[in-house]
Amino acid sequence: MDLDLRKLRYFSAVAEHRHFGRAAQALFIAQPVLSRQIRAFEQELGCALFVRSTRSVELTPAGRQLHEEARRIATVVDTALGRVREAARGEQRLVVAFSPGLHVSEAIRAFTARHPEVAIDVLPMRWWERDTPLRDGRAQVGYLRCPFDEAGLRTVPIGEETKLACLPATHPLAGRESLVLADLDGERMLDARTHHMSSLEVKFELIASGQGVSLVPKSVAASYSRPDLVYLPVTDLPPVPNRLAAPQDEATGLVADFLDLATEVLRQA
Amino acid sequence: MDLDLRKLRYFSAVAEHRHFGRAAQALFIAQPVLSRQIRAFEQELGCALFVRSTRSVELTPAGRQLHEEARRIATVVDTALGRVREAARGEQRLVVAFSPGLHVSEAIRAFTARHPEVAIDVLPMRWWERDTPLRDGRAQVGYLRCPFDEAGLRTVPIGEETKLACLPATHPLAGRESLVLADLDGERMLDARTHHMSSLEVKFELIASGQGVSLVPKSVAASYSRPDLVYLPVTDLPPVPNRLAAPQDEATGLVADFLDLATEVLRQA
DNA sequence: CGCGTTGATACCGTGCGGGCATGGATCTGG
DNA sequence: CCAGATCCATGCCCGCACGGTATCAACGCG
Repeated sequence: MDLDLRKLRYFSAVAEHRHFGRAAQALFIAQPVLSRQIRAFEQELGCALFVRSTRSVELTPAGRQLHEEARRIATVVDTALGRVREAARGEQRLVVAFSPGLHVSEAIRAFTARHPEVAIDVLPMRWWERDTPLRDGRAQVGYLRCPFDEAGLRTVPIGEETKLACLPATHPLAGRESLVLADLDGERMLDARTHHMSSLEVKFELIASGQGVSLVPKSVAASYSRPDLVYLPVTDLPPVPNRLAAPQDEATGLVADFLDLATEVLRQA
Repeated sequence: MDLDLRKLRYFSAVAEHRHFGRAAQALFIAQPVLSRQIRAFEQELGCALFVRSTRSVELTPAGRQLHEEARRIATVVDTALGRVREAARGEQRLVVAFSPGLHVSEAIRAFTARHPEVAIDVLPMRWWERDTPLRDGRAQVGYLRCPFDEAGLRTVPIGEETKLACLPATHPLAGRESLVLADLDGERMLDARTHHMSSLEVKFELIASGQGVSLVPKSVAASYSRPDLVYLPVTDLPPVPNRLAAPQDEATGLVADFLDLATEVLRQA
């Protein structure tokens, strides 16, 4: 976090113009200033960003990487500022997170019908995330797969579901009708936060390419059917419950209202 | 992007300590400095972040929002710096993007077998994205659904697939066997980048809750089956081709190797 | 009502960002 | 092959913003 966004802007300008003079012109500063700032930036980072001659300016590998990251940082910062100003204007927003496979549409429909003035965001969680979006404020309500840390959260049970073993279709066990957990001894389980697995799609790609196996909830298995994957029931694996959760200190009536409507919708279904 | 990360750090410290003196202590600066910086920050943003009395410091709604955004910004910035240093150390990385429903596992397995020293990232694209990840450098190779702008890209055809209409199960047309495009006249099509649709899951949630309909490729429909959605063939809609693409100026042998291996894998299948 | 606590204000010094002038290297045209 | 143009780097100066110390003002508590 010890990064100077001004220097990053300067860097981006040079990276795009590939020319110190024109970049300086675009930034409305003098060219020598830019030279010095870029050099200082390189020293802070501890690596060169450009290879310069008097006739050309090219990016190093680190420079190319930073150029991409700069774009990402810019969008995150800009949307952040937008959200803050939105909040300052008093606009209300409710973010509903859900674990993969759980569906929230009915509750949202009921909620928007009652509170048309509230903007609703739906946040699809990563498969390895549990209660973190509620903890760090990214969401106010969550449809979560158990287990997760319920301390400080108000939760409501919303049914349970079994888990299936997910194997590549070429796996020796793929022909079986069902498994017991012991059958998976020695397999690489892709369950913890290994690699940089960002999404379920990536996880399934890894399984399909033979880099491991996994246990996935039934609803997820139903949604992600692929010819190169097989799902097998595991007879000695108890079903996992799902829960609707919200931080206890969310005193805003909106969250309470959402929980009420959601439980009512569930009772009807 | 006109944001001072130093001031943001200061803000986060006060927000967490809810106390200017102790926050200043944690930041190793004097308390009056902190008071002034926060006040200046509030003026830059144009809104109050704290309600202060001599006995308590509380966050305003805008302050709460900024507190969350600050966390997100911090993680983005930190991972960005890590990636840059990684690139500076000369570590190689190949990012393979793919449109929803397209599978890349075989090609990756073949590639890692030949280049075990190269780290591979798999980037699941958003459903409305086409060639942008290749343009802005987020990926070096892409399995893309047509149409996209092929200028400056080297592309290889990888088959084609039909698209299906996706409707909520409660829709009047849901009982039909098939549709023609004219049947969907007057329906709200969730195809452009409307709303803040960040993912397919969100799109399906919107369709299920009756806010519109959409046309989705067959492989996507096969992967995301839900009881509250129906998929119908559209008889007068031609199939869309898919293509493997890479920027022409990616002269690194890695990308060329990946394309060769991928096309070979496809020929075998 | 006096005292401790806590945030805000006043004032001052220093360092960093910015400007201008100029140097040194490289390419180009005659 | 040399003169000029181009372009990044360096040297030097200035102003302002950031940080520090001293102090004030408001509030709570015994």
